[in-house]
Amino acid sequence: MTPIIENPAPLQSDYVPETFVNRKEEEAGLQAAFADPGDTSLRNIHLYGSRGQGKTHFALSLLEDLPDRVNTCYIPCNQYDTQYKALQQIYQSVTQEEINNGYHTSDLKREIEERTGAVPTVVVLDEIDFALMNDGDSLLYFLSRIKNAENLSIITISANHQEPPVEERTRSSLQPQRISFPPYTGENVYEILLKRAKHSLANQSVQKEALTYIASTTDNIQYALTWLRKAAQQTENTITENQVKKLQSPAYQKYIQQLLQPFTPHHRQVFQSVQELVDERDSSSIRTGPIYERYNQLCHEHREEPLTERRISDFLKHLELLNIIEAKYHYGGKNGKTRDIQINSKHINLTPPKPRK
DNA sequence: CATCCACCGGAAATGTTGGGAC
DNA sequence: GTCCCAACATTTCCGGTGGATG
Repeated sequence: MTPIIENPAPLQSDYVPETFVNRKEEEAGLQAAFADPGDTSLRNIHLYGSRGQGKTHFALSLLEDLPDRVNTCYIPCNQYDTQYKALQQIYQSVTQEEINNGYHTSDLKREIEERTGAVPTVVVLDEIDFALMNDGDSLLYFLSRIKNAENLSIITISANHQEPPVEERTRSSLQPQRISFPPYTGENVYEILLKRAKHSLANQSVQKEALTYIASTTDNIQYALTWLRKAAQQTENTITENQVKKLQSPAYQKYIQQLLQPFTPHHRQVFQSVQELVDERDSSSIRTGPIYERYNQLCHEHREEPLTERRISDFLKHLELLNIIEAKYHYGGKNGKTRDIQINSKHINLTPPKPRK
């Protein structure tokens, strides 16, 4: 830890602040939906917004504020990405018992159904797209049609879909209220960073311009905080704009590392392959074939067995859901059926920042 | 107008792990 | 233990796609 960091916590991305910047409307919407928590009816909610706009923190602080008699369960579906794994988590939450594999899905469902009948429960399904990709909407269908549905609230969170992409029968019983998180403005990002810096760093240790630069580059708070944290870790006295500029790319790499952390080494190698190819050819888009070839090469260099093309195709989809690559699908055409893949540059705005007043 | 590109993505198969019942 | 079953990650298999090309 460098001398300017007095309290590292507020710069961590899992730090949940007590108040939010520019999220009054969303807060009101959420509170209205839970006006009467645990009483007559709990609503289902879908939170939508691009990455780093506070969706997860918002849901977590909501769970925090619920009365103790309400049982809560937070499930990051990028890690618990099948119906079964998610059911296990919910089971553990409602029974307070550890559980291993081997039980039938129907046993888990029955038990969950019984318990939620007695205790009001709120389940948050973060990164819901990952669960939908594997098992479709079977989990949401079950949860939305559970006995005593008024005792169970389902909060889904997605950075990719305004509405949960589910079949009609599920949509009609889920009926989620949608809350959108519009992107933070440059001013918002600045304010958030300043607040965190005040709670974390020594007085006078950050130049205003340094924060301004970050704030004018990205609206993704996760990335912005990773960036500021990196700067703070490398600074003895004062974080300057210049220093921040130099750290832009390493900070983005670090941000991606964090995103990919819950995934397999293969995911990281696939992403590395995409990055290398984009760097080498500076052609903006790459097709699936060359990516798999490069991935294969990387595996051989590491003396590891590569997975098959079919599997890597799914992993590319994962990277897409994480919004770190963008894919344009061609279902036929002069290049056949394939995808054009690009590195997502949305969070890296290379135009020089506008000076602040 | 037939053919082809080059991989998409569904479905079934495989091998592994961890149940409960006997 | 042994047997059978469920779920998982991954592999294997393959029909399908539609603009470009001749």
